[in-house]
Amino acid sequence: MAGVVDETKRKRRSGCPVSVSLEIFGDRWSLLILRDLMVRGYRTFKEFEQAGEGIATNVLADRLRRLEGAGMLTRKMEDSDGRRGIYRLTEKGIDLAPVMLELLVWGARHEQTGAPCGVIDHMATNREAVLKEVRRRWEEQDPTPFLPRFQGSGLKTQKL
Amino acid sequence: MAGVVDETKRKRRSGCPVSVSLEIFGDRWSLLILRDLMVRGYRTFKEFEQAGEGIATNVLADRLRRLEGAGMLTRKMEDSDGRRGIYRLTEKGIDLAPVMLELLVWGARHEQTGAPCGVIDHMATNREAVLKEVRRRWEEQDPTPFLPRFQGSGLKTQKL
DNA sequence: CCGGATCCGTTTCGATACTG
DNA sequence: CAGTATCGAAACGGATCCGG
Repeated sequence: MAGVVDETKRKRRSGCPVSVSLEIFGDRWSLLILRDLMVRGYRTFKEFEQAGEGIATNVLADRLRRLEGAGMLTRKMEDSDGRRGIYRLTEKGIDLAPVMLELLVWGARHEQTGAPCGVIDHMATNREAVLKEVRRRWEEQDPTPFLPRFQGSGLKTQKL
Repeated sequence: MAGVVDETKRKRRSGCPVSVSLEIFGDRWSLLILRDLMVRGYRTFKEFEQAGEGIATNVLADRLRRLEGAGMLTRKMEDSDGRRGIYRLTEKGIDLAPVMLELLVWGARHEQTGAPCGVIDHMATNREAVLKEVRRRWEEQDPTPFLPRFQGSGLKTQKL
């Protein structure tokens, strides 16, 4: 039974916030999964698999398990279809929203990305309001938690 | 000549801010190095080696090179001692301060760490002031950039 | 089909010894 | 001191297989 990571051998870091945080998402994929949950509203294995840019299924399964173990997300099976799993952020997970927001702003500024400037500017300027709205949507289990609703938006979250 | 990572084979991600950011610090060590520069004021190879909790020297050298290549920091040799390298954050690097601050706050809240609550609370409450001060110190090349100066402080940065 | 688990070749890491 | 060379051990990525 070799998922991918042998949990018993993971290195313990000392108790600094940054160090400990990196135990949870200090790898190539975990933060992307959290973004998918938080910004894009993804919920199923399939969505993560196709959206994260090419993650292997075994690695994805491993990361989901680890993130669940770290209390960042929960997994449960859909009532109507027992085989389809639904992943949701925990409160600990959604509390990462300020970090995610700052990261989006930083990335959009310093690495010319495809992110729509209007959206990013709005997030940078109306920080508190955006975060409050994110939190409200999460509490209501609204599937599109992060983005302000723009009129003619569409699939803008794909760019974030 | 095997440093550690063959740069020519690194996977390109799509142009989303989060994805692109993770190309730079989506691993176990890069963000710790940036924290050491930003929060602790470390500058030399030796300091990073001893402070990051057990990074191998070859990996450290590789990460420093990569971060330099990504424009996050600069390396130059000390005038007095030609062999001693001095690393400093670039503007792009110091612009990551808001992300770092939110990460510190999140980590201190959700993972019982050794971080002093007073300091973290202060950062969370006086966000703008702290970030402004950080930026000011960076511009002046003050070696202790992040922490508010507390009266009897000392080595509190070790806990961040 | 969906959500994984298994197998296996390749890449990266980590520890340590070594060098200018 | 600031790295580089070497090498065994993990982790990754891709493909395939499987239970529900």
